[in-house]
Amino acid sequence: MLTGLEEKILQCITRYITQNGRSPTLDEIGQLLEIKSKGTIHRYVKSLIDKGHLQRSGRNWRGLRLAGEQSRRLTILPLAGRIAAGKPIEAISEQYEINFSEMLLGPGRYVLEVQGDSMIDAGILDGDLVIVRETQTADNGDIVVALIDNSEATLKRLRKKGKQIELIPDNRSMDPMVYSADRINIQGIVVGQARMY
Amino acid sequence: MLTGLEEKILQCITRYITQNGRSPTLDEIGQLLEIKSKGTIHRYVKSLIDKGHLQRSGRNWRGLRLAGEQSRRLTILPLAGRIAAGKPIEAISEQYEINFSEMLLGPGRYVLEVQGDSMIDAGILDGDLVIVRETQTADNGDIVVALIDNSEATLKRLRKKGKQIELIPDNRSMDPMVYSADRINIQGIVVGQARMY
DNA sequence: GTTGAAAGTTCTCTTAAAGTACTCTATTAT
DNA sequence: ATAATAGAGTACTTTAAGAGAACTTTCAAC
Repeated sequence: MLTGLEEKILQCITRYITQNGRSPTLDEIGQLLEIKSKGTIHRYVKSLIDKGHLQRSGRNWRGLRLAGEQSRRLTILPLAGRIAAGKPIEAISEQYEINFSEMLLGPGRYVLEVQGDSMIDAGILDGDLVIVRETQTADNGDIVVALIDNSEATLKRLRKKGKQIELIPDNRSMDPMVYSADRINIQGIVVGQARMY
Repeated sequence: MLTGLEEKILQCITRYITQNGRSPTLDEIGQLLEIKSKGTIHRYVKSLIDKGHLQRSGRNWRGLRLAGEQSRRLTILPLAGRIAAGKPIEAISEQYEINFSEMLLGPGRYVLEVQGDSMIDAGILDGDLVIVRETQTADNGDIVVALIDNSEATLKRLRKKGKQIELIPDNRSMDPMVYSADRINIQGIVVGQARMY
């Protein structure tokens, strides 16, 4: 079981290694986390080694390695660049990265598997996962999970029109549906979408 | 048999752990349940441990675990169910979970930001992120990152035809392109796709 | 090889936060 | 009446976290 700081330091080291290919020095960790004492950092690095999350290869400088499962536990992937039809991958000079934890995860969030094609023009296909943030309120244009008459749930784009609410499927072959506001309960807003192949 | 408060506290802790990946402190439980006395909380947490519903790992802060459940990581969201147009959310009886780490992350993977609409019919829109697994080989039907003449990179669906390779955009308004196999280098296969709103 | 800066190691001291162990009180059901 | 449940509060112990000094080891420039 890791303490808060241990977790932070482990993430910091993991991130540094994926970016730079070698481990940071204690001072560099300190700079990144705004901790002034090398001794403090060392204490927690050592305890991470004791707990098996890190390994030290010999006694070299920058000789830290991620141990075993740790290397698979990454929630971070390098963002290698942009790809466009017909052009080479545009290298991104600074090492950008994507943190899926921050992106998709958080309190009050859950996942729904989408069935049907009603949002296909928004790039949400049958079988996709959508990440939903629980909330009762939403703005025009948000993709929402809406409960109609407390019995039917649906995924649609929202538009408010006075006392009426329009639920718009992003699908050219389907028509918007209009309800009086009191028949609709917003259950959440779609904040992300994911698909595996 | 649990008393009312014990039940509430256990639910509160379970919820906190699934959302935040680690257990709450006694004070945090108190805030969530609007109970002012740390001592009271402690009494009921202790009785939950005695009754076997919780475990304490060592004497650490935030060291509570759900008994029987494996402690899992932050990359997990509850899969609440399936949502289809016009039907209530189909509750999934067992607590299913989505682990984005296992899904998307792994060695040899990186992320590309997609530019352009060439894969729009596959639900990959301009600005989406695709997760790519590095490989030199791919099968028919895979969505690949292909390098043409070592100069242009592109995201297309692959079809091999003898000594020729067809790169097919999933976009009705674009035409497939055919190359001789020696002009094409496969750089990776798309294994996932994600989007944030 | 020598040497000095950079990196790592081992301490001690300090503070704030978290957990533990009580006592006292109120309510409620049997 | 009595036991179980629920809550407030006080006092104490333990842990997490940070600063910093003093020391040893590593590495690279000379």
